[in-house]
Amino acid sequence: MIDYNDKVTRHYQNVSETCIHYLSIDGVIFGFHQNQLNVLLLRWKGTKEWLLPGGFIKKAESVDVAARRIMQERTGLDQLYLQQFHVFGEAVRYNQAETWQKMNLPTQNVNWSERTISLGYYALVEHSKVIPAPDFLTEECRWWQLKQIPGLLFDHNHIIAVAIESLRKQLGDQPIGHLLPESFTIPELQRLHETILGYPLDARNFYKKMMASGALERLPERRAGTPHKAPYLYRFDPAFSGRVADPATL
Amino acid sequence: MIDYNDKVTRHYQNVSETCIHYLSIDGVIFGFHQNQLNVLLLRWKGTKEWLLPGGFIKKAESVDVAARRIMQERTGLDQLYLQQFHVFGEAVRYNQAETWQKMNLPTQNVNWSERTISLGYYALVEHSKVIPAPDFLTEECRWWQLKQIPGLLFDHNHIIAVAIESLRKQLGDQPIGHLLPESFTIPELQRLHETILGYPLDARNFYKKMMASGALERLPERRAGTPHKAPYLYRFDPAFSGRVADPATL
DNA sequence: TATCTTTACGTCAAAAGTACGTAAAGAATT
DNA sequence: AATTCTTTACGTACTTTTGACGTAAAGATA
Repeated sequence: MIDYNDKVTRHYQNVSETCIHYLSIDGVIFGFHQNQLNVLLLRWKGTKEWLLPGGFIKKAESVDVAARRIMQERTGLDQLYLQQFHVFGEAVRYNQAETWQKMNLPTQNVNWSERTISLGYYALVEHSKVIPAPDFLTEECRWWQLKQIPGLLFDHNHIIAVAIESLRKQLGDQPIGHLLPESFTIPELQRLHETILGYPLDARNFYKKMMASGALERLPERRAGTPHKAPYLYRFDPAFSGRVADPATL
Repeated sequence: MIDYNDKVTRHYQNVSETCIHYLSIDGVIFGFHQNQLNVLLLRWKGTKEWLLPGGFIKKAESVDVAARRIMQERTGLDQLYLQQFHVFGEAVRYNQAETWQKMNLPTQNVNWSERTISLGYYALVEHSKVIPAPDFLTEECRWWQLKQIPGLLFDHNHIIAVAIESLRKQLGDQPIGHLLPESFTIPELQRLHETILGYPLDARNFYKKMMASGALERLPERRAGTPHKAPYLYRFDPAFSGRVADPATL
């Protein structure tokens, strides 16, 4: 444990030299699996405490690039849809003493700033393509169903809550295919929308609206192996960069 | 000039000790006057160069509090509507050498970080209530009509452009009375919306929609001294915290 | 007094949203 | 093999919202 603390201390010393102080990035990586929104979480080494993937911005690094780097490392994806959604800049965001204790960190060893301003990013990724990878300070990385997420370190539960709010808001503004595979069925897309919005939608109206949006392109194949009538596969029309109609009104 | 540079250097040294490095706040303070959007700008001492009000975050200060402090100092207002709208975090945001030169700053004297991440806030204020006040490093502070804003220092023209985009987006989500006096007429509110949106609206439909929103309360008085039929005065119903209908569809 | 502009409403048709109907496809059951 | 069940894919009809435009009253000006 002393050895580990030493490693942590050295790591933070390195970060302290190469990265910007007082500022961090926290990433809410959303996946969609079995009709549930999932978030990728990490377990802090030697503890049962979970937290969001995050990291620091190198002194000469673009903030967006840093966010992408951090998210890429945890997911193994080279392409991901990223959205900056909030700056968490309160002077006191969480109980530090309590947090260091939960993390098994001796307070005096943490050579880092007293408070941190966090830039909140969320990523929308294809669940099945992610290869969760813990980082230097964590020993487990896995998906958590949104509704089963435990009490997290720092203010990360709050950050997730704000991320979801932002995601809901953006559902109306942008095509939201990033959480699904390249090709998908309309009912699958409907489940995704329902899950994000938190209430059921009428299948007939959803279908109509998606068709009317002009954003979807029907593929010749149908989804095989379904228990009932095989649904057609669709994909977002790459040529379509406009907006998908607001699904909150479906 | 040497004395002035010395003062600047000392100021930056002080900031460097008390504030967070690499991070700044830039404020786009919007006012509405004579049917034009205005932005409050500062002129850098000893130059003809203009820039946005801005500042740094104290080490133990909430980011929102810092933004409010900075905006309050320039406007003399104790209450202002603030909205964080974007983080400008590119590694290279502007030509530094060129900028220092424009600002008459000897490069070697500027004891500050190599790059700055800027948190963009905009404020919506009542134009007539603002008492523009330059800060320590500037010698003039005044409103500029949006369309007449000159080339600014740093990437501040870009920041203003992004602020307006955000303002337009938010026009649909929130009652936007903050730029008008407490009481105003419907046509005055329409001019404001038209100015922000950049296109004319139909007065009949605008009236209908504003009434339908339920956000406005008609006062018993009418605006006196108008050249034609005296319009009623309204104010935003304080009890109404909901949304004003999307004026982009008017 | 007539005219002109502006306000404060109103009307109506088109578009969008919403509730619900139903035939065809495909599997499971009788 | 026929029936039943669920799901998809598309349709119909009603309601609400939007958007184009009409107009009388108020108040200044000609």
